[in-house]
Amino acid sequence: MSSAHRRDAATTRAAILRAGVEAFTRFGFDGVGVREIAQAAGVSAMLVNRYFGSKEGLFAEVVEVSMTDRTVLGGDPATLARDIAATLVRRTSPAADDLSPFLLMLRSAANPRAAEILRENIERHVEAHVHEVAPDTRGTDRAAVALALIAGFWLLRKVIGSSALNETDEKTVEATLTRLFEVLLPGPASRG
Amino acid sequence: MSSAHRRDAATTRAAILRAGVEAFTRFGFDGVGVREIAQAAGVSAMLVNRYFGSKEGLFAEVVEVSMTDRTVLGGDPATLARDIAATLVRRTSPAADDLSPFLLMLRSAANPRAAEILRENIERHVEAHVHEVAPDTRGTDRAAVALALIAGFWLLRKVIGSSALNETDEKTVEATLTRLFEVLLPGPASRG
DNA sequence: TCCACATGTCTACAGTCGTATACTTCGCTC
DNA sequence: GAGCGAAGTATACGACTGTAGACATGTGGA
Repeated sequence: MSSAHRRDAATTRAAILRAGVEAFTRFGFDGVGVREIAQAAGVSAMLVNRYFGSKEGLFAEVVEVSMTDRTVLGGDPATLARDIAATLVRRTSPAADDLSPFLLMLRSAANPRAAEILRENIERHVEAHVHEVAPDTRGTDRAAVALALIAGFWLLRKVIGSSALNETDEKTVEATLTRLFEVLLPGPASRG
Repeated sequence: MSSAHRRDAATTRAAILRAGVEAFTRFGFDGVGVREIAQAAGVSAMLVNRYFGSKEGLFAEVVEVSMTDRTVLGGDPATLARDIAATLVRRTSPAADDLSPFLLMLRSAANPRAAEILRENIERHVEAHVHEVAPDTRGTDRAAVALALIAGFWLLRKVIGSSALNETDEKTVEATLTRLFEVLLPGPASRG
């Protein structure tokens, strides 16, 4: 038996990728080593380099998949602000442990090479996706500010662990966030 | 001559601390080594441990001073939202290189020990300072959300380098931010 | 002047990192 | 069933990390 795995390149590659998503999201690019990732995938460390070229190559693909299969934005424009606020508060709750692409970004952005990969993927996936929802010129920068708000909220609540956000009534914070997203999102014809 | 420095413990300690602020803000806790910091201060690496106990000890003091002598918040409540937005946009401009405590936080938060130090200092300095300005219960969580917005904006614009925020007219972004801070800050009697 | 102590440096150690090279083992095909 | 290429492992190397211990040096007081 030993590890009971038949030799299958695609399966092994997928296992490494999945372990990479989890590890990089939890500990950041500099916070985890290839040996640790490989062990979580049940393989030897060198397979990371065989299948992804390098640690940086694996990270690039991790960012790619993490930012692609997002289940975050979208929905009815009428309740969009409320929905985003509710989802954000729920997924950043202290109990929830969530492999959010925002966490991946926040915990890896300190490394310049990782930051460059993140920037390129954000522009290609997230901001492009926003451009579909809000094709007008004004919407672009407002969506970017919304992104900043979401990222900052995730940072303070889950990475730092701010007591001001964790010891307050979630409904209160959610209402505040809803008001902000109403200002930012194109739905309710907010005139500046 | 050699280094032309007289032996002065206080001066040397201050030089290491200053080099630490710069290095940790630019590269984050994990992104810089004690040898590099010591070289920037013009001393040997072991002096860091002599004066601050360890790298982590130096970081704790760096966070302390960086979050103490802030020149960010404050001012006339009537124009507070506009002032904060203007300052934020100006200091995150691509040309400006700024040793902001927000950058220190963003680039070091991935490390759990650094995150703990940051959390403790934020609660002790920033949130306490906010509590003076807005002593009412409702203001606390709104100020925390404002903090999240500022941090996220700094992240996307300066750490990631988002093109959506850097290629947009600064006045447009500044207007958007002003509207958000008007919602968040206690000044204009915003009713929810 | 000279000694004692504070100040600063040198060397070294044990560990981790990413990854290149050489090797072994399995699985499929003829 | 033998061999051949793919899949996976083992070892090692050089660079780097934080920091402990021994050593050197300058400086103020006697």
